[in-house]
Amino acid sequence: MHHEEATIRLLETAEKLFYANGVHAVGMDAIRTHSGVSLKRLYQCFPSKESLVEAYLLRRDKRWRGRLADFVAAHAESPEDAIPAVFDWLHTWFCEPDFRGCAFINSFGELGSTAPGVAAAVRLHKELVHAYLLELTTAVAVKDPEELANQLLSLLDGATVVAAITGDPAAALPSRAAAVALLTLQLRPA
Amino acid sequence: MHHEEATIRLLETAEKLFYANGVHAVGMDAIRTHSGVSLKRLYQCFPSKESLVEAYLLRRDKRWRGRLADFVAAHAESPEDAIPAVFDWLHTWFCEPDFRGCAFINSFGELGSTAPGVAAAVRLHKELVHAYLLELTTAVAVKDPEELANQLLSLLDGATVVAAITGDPAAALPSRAAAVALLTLQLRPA
DNA sequence: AGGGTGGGAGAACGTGCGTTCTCAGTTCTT
DNA sequence: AAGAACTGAGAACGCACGTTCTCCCACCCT
Repeated sequence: MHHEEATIRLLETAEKLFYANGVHAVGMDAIRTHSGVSLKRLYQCFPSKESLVEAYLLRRDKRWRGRLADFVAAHAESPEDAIPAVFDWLHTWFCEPDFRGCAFINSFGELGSTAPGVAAAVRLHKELVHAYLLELTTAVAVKDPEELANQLLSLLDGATVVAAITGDPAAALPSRAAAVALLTLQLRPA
Repeated sequence: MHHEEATIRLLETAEKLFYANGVHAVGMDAIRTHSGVSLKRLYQCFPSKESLVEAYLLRRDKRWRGRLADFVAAHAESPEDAIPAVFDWLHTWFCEPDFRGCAFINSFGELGSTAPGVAAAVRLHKELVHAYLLELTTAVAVKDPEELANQLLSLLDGATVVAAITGDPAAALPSRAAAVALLTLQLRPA
């Protein structure tokens, strides 16, 4: 098995186990067992657990934002449609059987105060999501794209948290309605 | 030292340390050292760490909701004022130097998948906050108090998460504006 | 072909932590 | 006043986990 293939299998295993169970509930032995990569190779690819966690978060960030952007691009016919489409995608995400909330919020709560690299990865992810939302709000003629993007980010994170805790994917719906209301309010001020 | 005094000191110490550092970063020895309560008595009061964590969460829930409700009652002159007051209180909370996000969201990310009692305490807290917000939205003549309460809950949790991750208390402001906009929209539909 | 290099499996090590035990000292009871 | 029960301080135990080491096997180069 090559170094690169081992790295990929480790990252896939890490994402599955860390996301499903939390970081500190998953030992390096579990990563080894589920990935089929030996411990020696594991530590060649990632010199510590923390570095594996950081790599897992960076990879998940790319994939998560990619899935969101792809869905929105495929389902939104106009810039105005893009914003509700974000929350439609949230809803489909919440409905996935292994949904367990936002990996970044969970990791931040678990490790944010002890692992600076993890905290930085979480901040980076939220900044990139914010930048994406700002793209969407800038594409429509609203008065204050920055404020609307901030509001959408809060709605997005809030819906994710509520859905994770209650276990109810319908938590996306009120946030979607709120997003649409805030958007139309900025488009056609009362 | 009496049993009750020990319990109180343990809970105060647990709240301070668990909230600041996360649960699994704080050992029972740290609780003992900072509280001045012996390990023997500690285990008389709380038979396990998990029970201490649950008691900490239940106590924090009562205090947190109490502080919120007191602030709102003191600062809102009309039912319409209550909803923005919720977010004003959020802002003052975010500005506290030891603010580190929502204890319940953090604990859920850390322990939700392994400690059912913790997950239940978190769910209970969110239900009670939701019930409080529903009280507020029912007190004003809106079309759909339930949906507005759900939206406020998402905005509240979202703002808390964003403030914790970015470290910027100003995350409360866009959510406050969004809450006001959604409220007025339901009061005077366009 | 054969010695050396690298890899896999898993044992071993050190540490940290939850929990319990030991052992004096102290207080309460009669 | 004397014995019993309780208490605090901290050692001890068991376990889990991150990390490293050992051993043996397979492959590679000349």
